[in-house]
Amino acid sequence: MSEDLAPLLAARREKLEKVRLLGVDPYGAAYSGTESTGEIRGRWEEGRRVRLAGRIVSHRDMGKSQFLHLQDRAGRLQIYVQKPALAEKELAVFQLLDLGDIVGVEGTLFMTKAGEPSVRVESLTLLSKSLVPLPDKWHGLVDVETRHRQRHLDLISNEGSRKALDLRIRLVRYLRDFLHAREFTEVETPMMQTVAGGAAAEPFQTRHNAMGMDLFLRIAPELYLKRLLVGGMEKVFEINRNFRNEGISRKHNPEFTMLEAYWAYSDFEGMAGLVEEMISGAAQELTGGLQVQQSDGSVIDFTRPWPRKRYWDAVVEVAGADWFQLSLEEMEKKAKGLGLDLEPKLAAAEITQKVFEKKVEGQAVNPIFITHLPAELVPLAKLNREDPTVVDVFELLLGRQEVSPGYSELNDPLLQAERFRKQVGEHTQKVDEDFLEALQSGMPPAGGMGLGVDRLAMLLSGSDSIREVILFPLLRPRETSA
RNA sequence: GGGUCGUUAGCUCAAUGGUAGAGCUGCUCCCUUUUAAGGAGUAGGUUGUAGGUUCGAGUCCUACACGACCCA
Repeated sequence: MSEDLAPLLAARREKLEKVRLLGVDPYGAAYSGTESTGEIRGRWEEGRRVRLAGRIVSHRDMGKSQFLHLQDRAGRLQIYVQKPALAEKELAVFQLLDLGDIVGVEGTLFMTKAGEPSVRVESLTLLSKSLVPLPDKWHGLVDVETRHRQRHLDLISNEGSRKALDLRIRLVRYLRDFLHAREFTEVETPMMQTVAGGAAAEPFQTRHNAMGMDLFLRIAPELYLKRLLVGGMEKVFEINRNFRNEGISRKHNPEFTMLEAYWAYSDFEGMAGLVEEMISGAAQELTGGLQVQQSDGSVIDFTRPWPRKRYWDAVVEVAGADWFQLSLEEMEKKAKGLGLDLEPKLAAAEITQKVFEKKVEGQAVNPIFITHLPAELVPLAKLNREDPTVVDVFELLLGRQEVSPGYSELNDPLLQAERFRKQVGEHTQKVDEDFLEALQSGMPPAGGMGLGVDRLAMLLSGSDSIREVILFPLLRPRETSA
């Protein structure tokens, strides 16, 4: 069997067998009473006795003196092994160690001549034998495809990857803490829905065999969260996965994490304040400052207050004061002049939206709330009282992307039913009749917000792709050579 | 969906159409405070897959797979 393996792999299999022949289990048992490398550095005391466990990530062989770095969740720490100091069997095991193996050691703290905090090892236990070599010790794992397919190797060898993913994990926790501190209740609503509502997007379909029923993975939790408002819950939120059966890109993964929060008796302006406080707080908390460097060299400044600007004002600023007086043909000509590539037969509102996406959203590095979007774009929001052609909503632009929408939620059940049927655009929402029925029982006026958690994690970590902040992004399976 | 680019040793990378190489890793040695340790030696390849052009293909052509970037 081992003759089929590359020599590098065969060598490790041989060592594995030799460890077993010594009567040692190469996949050890619990190793308790350890401190992390971080805790050891934090409580440094020359001569103190410590136990730690971690992966061997470097090795400098000086003959009788051996220096290795162990890596654990907190970082790396050097261990120093004097071969003569080890018991006979431990020494035999030590000789069979490889980079990548996981060991536990016990010993005392000391400082080397070069000033590196180290552990003088007195006993060593093999906890797991690694059968494959580590990636390049200097360059790490570079190949993007391999980094995503074999995320474990990426995590072991690339500190930058660990940092971006760790920031994402801390962001999710920060968002939960922020909302809990303001007495929002976290709930879980269905991921499998009979009607995929709450957004305009293509859903994934699945099937329940026993019930003989087609189901959709949710594209948004919105319609369920609103039913909770009807039911009397006044401040609710959910952080969970949404699924959209659309293209994959730098900014899109088919499953992505969404925060949605609803606040009874508030409105879109109340939500904007909440979002502003939440996101600027996240930047401060997670990056230690309000200016965050992006991979394209730009810097996002999260300093408050964030400007608010009406959608039509933003469009007029980039498209000219007479934009909304133009004929359809003139709009098309002007849009092309602005560098847009238009499909034929777009409605005026759609051309305007294209201009907005390219010239406003595409330029917005620092946070800005665009408010009062055209009503036909947002069927789930309240119409503005003075101007019923627009709705009381904001869209937070940040890092040239839409990151967070917020609404004064539409709570008129009859108007909601009508608006569902008049929506423009390529995707039309399916009508969730159960939701409309629930609205008839009376939903309090409320503000709602959504936040693309992955996108915010991208921006806060300065990552150039959503895949850098998702532990296991979707990839096609590799061809198996069978 | 369209376009461009990429895929070479376990990892990181070389190689005018003319003998597939290097560093790290591995293996055998030397060295009791090293830091990408150092020194001596050595092994490691169906160049993504399948075809084609050619005296000769990692290199040129076609298709496919996977990925990256840009556009829709």
